[in-house]
Amino acid sequence: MTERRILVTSALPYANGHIHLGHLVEYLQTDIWVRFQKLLGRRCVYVCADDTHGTAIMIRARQEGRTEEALIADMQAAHIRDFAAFDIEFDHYGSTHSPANRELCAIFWDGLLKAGLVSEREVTQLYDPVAGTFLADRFVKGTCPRCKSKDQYGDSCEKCHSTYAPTDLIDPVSTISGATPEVRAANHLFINTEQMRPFLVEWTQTADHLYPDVAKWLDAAFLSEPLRDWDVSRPAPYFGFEIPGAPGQYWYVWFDAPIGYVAATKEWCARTGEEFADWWRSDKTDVHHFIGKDITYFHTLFWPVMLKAAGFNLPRMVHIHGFLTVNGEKMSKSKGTFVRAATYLEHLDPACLRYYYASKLTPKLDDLDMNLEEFAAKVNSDLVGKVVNLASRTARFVEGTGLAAKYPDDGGLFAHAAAAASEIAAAYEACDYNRAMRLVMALADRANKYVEDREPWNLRKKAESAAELQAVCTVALNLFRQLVVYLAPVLPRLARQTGELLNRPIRRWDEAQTPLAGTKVNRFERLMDRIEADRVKAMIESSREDAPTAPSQQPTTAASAPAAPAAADGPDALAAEPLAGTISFDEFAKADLRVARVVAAEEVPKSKKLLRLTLSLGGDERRNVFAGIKEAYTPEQLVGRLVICVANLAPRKMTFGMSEGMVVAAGPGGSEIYLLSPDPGAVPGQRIH
RNA sequence: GGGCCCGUAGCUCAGCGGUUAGAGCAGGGGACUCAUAAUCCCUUGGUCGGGUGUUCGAAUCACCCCGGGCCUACCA
Repeated sequence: MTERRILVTSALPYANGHIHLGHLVEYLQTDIWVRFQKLLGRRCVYVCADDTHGTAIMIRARQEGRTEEALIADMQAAHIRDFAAFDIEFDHYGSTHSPANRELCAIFWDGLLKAGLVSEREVTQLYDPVAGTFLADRFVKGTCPRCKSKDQYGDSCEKCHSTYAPTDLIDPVSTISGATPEVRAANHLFINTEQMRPFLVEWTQTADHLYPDVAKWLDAAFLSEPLRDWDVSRPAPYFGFEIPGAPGQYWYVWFDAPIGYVAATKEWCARTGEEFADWWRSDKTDVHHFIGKDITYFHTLFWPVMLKAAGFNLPRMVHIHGFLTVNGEKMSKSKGTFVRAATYLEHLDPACLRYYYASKLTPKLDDLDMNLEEFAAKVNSDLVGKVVNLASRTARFVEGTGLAAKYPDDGGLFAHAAAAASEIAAAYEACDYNRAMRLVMALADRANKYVEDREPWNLRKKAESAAELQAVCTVALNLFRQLVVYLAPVLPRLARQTGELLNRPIRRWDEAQTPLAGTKVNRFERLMDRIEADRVKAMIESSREDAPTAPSQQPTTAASAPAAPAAADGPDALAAEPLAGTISFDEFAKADLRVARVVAAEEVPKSKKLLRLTLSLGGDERRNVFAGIKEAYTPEQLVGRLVICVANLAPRKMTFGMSEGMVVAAGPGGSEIYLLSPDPGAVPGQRIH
């Protein structure tokens, strides 16, 4: 009988950014699971890679004046460094920009073609000649072809609820540049997922490949209606792989990214002499993906279709975790809670984060909250106060004598803890690390009580108690070692140090079943340090310094803002939203921007993003404007202040009423929105030139 | 507005149809002094978000409401 193989992946980090504490939830969750499997002696391989393609990488490389290859090589090196520092141990770490991935993309593509799932359609699309790009439906507006309502989006009319193609619009206008779009034909390649519906329904809904919540969500959100074709091509220029047989067309980054899992495996096989087919084309292999809930869609619909069509193993299980919040809120650059892995390492021990995350992780999609006070308290009390303390308070007493030759009577303590192994293992297996940690800590409590009751510190005072002292310490250190075996997936360094202390390396899970006796005990060295609150504070402070923007809650004036060195401004904002095409002065002058005062502001009750503003342009001129800034500003913050308003924008009917202009602001959206305002002296009604 | 998830002690969470609802930390009292002010014992603290049902029995199931998160739409 052939042993089962387990292949594990974490989602591929994008080569456009550094690893931060949010990423680490996933890589630590996965690494712990893999280490657990390996500790059990199972055949388990963990692969990952950098996700390197796409427009963002291309733009950024251009801005930095170097090749994409140079950019992604640097970023990959940084990622590998960060992962290694956190003891995240991949069997192989590749890149989607690799020969292996290109080759596998072609194999997948071939499979999709043969399955009849690919269609090439010459789509006529609106093209913005000024911005130099094709326009998605929502970036075009015009007059509804049915009911002739003005200012309707390219896909459907809000007035008569009819749907149509953007090319059907009368008098279309690009919402990006205001230019009149041209109709251009472009070749697009699509994957028809609707054809695979019976397979998808069966795969997502029947076997236990997914958490029930996820299966339910997919059913309600996508499978309840016809699945739309997935557009998997992008026209040049694009950083990626050109599609064979389709010159000028490149695979969309989300097409080649998951194939990176397979490519990384293939590279690992080449390196180790393994047979590739054993790992991706074998019913003896279980593939486990670990991902965040944001990319569920890709991994549970598109990816299974691709694998099925190309004849590769389908995932045995997709493990999905929630997001990280810090102190109950989304990570925030301005609050210093957006902490890079490298920044954490400057201040704190990676083992602390490994344990803390483990103590919070469950197999649910719930978000994980990192409460910074709790972080320090939990690590200090559990690891330092309970676990490490056991060795710290007894090892010194047996430095000279070593462990007793025969394991003494301990009243059943060791046997009790040994019996807990299966329950703890089941918790690890189910990704319920929270439960595993609680079980281990309960054992640690019993062990400390044992030491307390036997008072070794008194035994050492009397020569005739020497044997009993050695016996008590032998028990305590064995209980300690047992805990460390159970914690080894989470704390590999502690396991190694413990192996050195007791002269017996910890290599297997079942080492918790047999006590050590008669071994030498080395000089005790501090196994782990307490977390000082100051260190956590310092980490937050230096993360705050990395922040490129001021807090949105307290808009600062230019005068009071600290002078930021220009060199500290990163390229991310520009990369996220590339420069638009050149326009003439006349085109600019069409926009009538005015200074306006917010004279009233109120929340729009049924809307999550909108505030209703009344703007004064001076005199009696008033404008009613809906602005999508609710998450960044309260009405109270706005009333009385000056803003910049687009005064000649065509009025637009919205769900809640007519909007007669817009206020201008910077930022990516959500809570990161920064309204523009003039320097002191400007008055409402003045035009911006 | 539509969809999904969550709401249990001060904090972070377990329990998810059946005895007086639990843990860790924090708080209070005591013990000990080997240990990184660690450990051990005792202890305060909850109408399990609210309401209505189903049931012999509900934190646990159903429905409604309130609050939080995410996806989606409206962000001109």
